[in-house]
Amino acid sequence: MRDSQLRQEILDWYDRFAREMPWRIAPADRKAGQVPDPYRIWLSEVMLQQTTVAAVRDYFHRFTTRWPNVRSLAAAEDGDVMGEWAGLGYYARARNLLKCARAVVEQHGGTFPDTYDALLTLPGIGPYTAAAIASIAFDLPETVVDGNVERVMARLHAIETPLPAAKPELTKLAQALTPETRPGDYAQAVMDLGATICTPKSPACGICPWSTDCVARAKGIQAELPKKTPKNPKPIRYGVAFLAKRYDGAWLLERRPDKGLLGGMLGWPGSDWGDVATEAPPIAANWQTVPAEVRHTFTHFHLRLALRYADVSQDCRPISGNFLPLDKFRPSDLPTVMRKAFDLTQGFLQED
DNA sequence: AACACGTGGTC
DNA sequence: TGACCAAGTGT
Repeated sequence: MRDSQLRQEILDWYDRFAREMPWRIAPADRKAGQVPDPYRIWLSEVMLQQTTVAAVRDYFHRFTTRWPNVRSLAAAEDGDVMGEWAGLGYYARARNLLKCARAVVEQHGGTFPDTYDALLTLPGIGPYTAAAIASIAFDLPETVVDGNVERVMARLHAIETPLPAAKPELTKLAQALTPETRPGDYAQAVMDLGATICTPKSPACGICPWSTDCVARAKGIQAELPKKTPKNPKPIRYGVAFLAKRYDGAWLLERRPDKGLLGGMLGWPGSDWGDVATEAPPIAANWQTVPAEVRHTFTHFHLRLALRYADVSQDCRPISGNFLPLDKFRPSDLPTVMRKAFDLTQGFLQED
């Protein structure tokens, strides 16, 4: 049976080479009866959505130190969780993380549900994450299909249909290979293979446990798969941000609305971002132009953000935002684009 | 169904 | 150096 041979090959490879991760107990180190903590699996899987392992590590450690279980996270302040997530991106994940933690506490007694379908109903848990938690935390034979699995399946079977159209076919192929035994290790093994050997560019076929099974490699087209439909070019948008510092060191910041870009995060008041930047100061002051602009690229546009700075000596009410006292302001609570604005402004102030 | 949604690393 | 890419989800 070819499928069982494939499973054997990749699980052997995983048993020998699985890397230690903060959220993972590798098979070699797993003691009898030891089971994964669904909270840690869930948290790591949400952080890993569209995000590299290297970027996640420190965030995972900070989150689990500060909130060691789902009950403590559910009880956290929104702003604290958003601040701890700052810099990791895709901030809807953090908002849904809190919603999910609170749903687990309020609707499931503080215990994660242990079926794919029940997991899928929770905020921020889609088909991938539901399958990952079900297989890794609960040892259920569900099929994870992420970017790695898509790439590995496309090459193994030489599927030349471009993504995303090929997704249903690749999902079927992945399902056909999912084993009844050790489904969690198998899921992680395929993803690890994609992340470390069957990489997007110049895959390391020479050390791949599936090299002799791989149809794309036999055809010599492995590096060209999976094919993808080309993406649209990113437009350039322009904006102005206003950084005001009060006499006592407090900075004028605003909490962005929950929907849309950087939703729920702290940010500097400013104009909308569009084809042209409009001056829209949040408080009457003697605004200075910071002689540097933030350049930042989001998923679907480039941003050029002009910066204005003002000392605010009088205690007048801002039109938008609130002064955040110095002892409550951590620059690390800012999303990266806002952090860049802060750093450039600080540099400008220190030159004077 | 296509688009919105972040960021940092890589070549 | 700019485009591509990463363990996707919500709308």
